[in-house]
Amino acid sequence: MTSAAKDRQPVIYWFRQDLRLRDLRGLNAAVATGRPVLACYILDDESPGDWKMGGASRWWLHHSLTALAADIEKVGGKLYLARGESAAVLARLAGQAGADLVCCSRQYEPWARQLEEAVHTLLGERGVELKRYGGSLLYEPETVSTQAGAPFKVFTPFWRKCRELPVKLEPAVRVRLAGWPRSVGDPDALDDWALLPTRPNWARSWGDLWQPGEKHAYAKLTAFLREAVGDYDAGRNYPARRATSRLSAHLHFGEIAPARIVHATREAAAENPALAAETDKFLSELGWREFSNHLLFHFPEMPEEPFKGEFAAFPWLGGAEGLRAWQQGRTGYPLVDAGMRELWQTGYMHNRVRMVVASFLCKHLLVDWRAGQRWFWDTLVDADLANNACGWQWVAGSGADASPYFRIFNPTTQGEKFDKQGDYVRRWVPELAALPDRYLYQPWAAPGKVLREAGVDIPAAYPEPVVDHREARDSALAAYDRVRSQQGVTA
DNA sequence: TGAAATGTTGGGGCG
DNA sequence: ACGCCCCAACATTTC
Repeated sequence: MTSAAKDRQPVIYWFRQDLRLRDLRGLNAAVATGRPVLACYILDDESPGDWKMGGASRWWLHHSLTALAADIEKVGGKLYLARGESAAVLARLAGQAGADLVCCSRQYEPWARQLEEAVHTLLGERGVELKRYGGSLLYEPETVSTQAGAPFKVFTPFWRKCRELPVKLEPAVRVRLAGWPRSVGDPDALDDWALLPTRPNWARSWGDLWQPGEKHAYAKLTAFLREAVGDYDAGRNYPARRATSRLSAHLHFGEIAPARIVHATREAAAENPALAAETDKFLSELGWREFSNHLLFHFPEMPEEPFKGEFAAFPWLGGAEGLRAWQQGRTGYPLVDAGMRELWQTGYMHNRVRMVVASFLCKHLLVDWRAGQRWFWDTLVDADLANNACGWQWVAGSGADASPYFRIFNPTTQGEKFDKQGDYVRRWVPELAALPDRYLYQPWAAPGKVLREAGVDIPAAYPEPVVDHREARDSALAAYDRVRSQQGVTA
C-alpha cells in the first residue's frame, strides 16, 4: 500500500461504556493518527453471560446513544450501530471498511476483559490491531498496589495512596469523525434494538427525570458544584434533599470522564477554599468507585461469591415471599418501602436508603445479597457491576473492608434521623402521608384513632411489618454465629 | 457510612 | 441535713 493510501485507511473507534467525545483518550489517539475515524457501538448481549444489561440500563443506553449519535453527526461522523458478538462484528466492520486499527476504552468487568482478549485475538488474525486505553477510571488497577505489591483490600489506605498519584486530564482535541464507506453493510436502527420498555412502559415519566448524554452530564456537574457541594458532607445523608450529584449513571456510561469531575471539583475548591472539606468528601465517593473497580479487577469472583470465604456457610433462610415484599415496596417498614418504590418508579435510589434497604433484605429478611444485587442490576439506571457487587457485599458483611455483619440498620430510627420531617417517605408512600411524624416510621404503633384520622387502613392499604424488628435482629445475629464459628477455618 | 445493652454521673424529689 | 431512689443524659461496650 502506498503511504498516500495508508493515510486514508480508516481507524475504527469502538464506543463502549465511554459514550462521550470529550476527554476520551482512545478517541483522541484515533484522531491523532490523522486518518478518517469511524465510530461504532455494538450491542453485545452474548458476551456478558449472566450480566447482560438490565432493563433500566437499557433505557438509559437508548437515550445516551441517541445523544452521542447526534453529537457525532455534528463533527462529521456517523455512529454505526450493530448487534451481536463484539469480536465477530468488529472483524466484519474492519474488513468491510478496510481498517487496520481499532481503538477503544478498557473495561474492568471479568467478562469484558475476556471479551477484549477475544477481540484482540480475532482482529490480530485478520491483521487488525486493537488498542485499548484507560481513563474510565482515575487510576488503572495495575498502577495502585501496597508496598508489598498486593492489591489493597481496605479503602482508606487505598484512597490515600491514590491521592498521591496525578490525575491527568486529556489535552483538548478537536475531534472530527468520518462517514462510513458504502462497502460496509447497513447499520441497525436503534429502535430495532427495543431498548425501551413496552407493555408496560414503566419508564413513561423518566424523560422528565433523567437526561442521558454528555451535555447533560456536564451541566449536572456544573450545577452540583455551584449549588450543592457546599452542603455535601451532611446533606448527602438526607434523602429528601437534593444534595448529591446524581452523576452515577452518567459516569457508568462514560458520558463524563472521572478525571473531568476531579478537575472541576478541585477548581471549585480552589476558588472557594471554604469548600475544601466538602469537595474532599465528594471526591472520596469517587474513590469508592475506584476501590470497587480495583477489587473487581483483582477479585473477579466478587459478583458471584462472598469475598470473605466464611460467608459461604451463611444460612440465608429467607424465602421468596420476603424478597417479593421487598421488591414491591410492601414490607410494612415505611423507609424501606419508600426506597424500593423510588427505585421502581425512577430507576434510582438515594444512597443512604440503598444501605437501609440492602441491610433490611440481608439481615431482617435473611435473603442472600446476590438476590438483591440482581434486583438492583435490573432496576437501577446506574447499575454497575463493580459498585453493585461491592456495595452489596459491604452491606452483607462479606466484602473487603465491609460493614461488620452485626451492624444492623433499624429502619425506624434511620427514618427518624435522616428524614425527620418525613418528606421522603410521604413522597414515595403517599398512603401514609397524613400520619403524624411521630408514627410515620412505625405505623403499626399508632393508636387506632390516629390511623383512622389519617385514613390509613392496615393491612388493607398498607401492610403489617413482614417481620418484627427485634425478632429479625435476633435471628440475624444468631445466623451470624454460624459464620463466626467458621472463622479461622480455611475456606 | 449503627443499634442496643450496659455502665456512669448528677440533679432533684422525697422521706 | 442527709441518704436514697429515680431517671435522664451521656459514655462505653457488645453484638
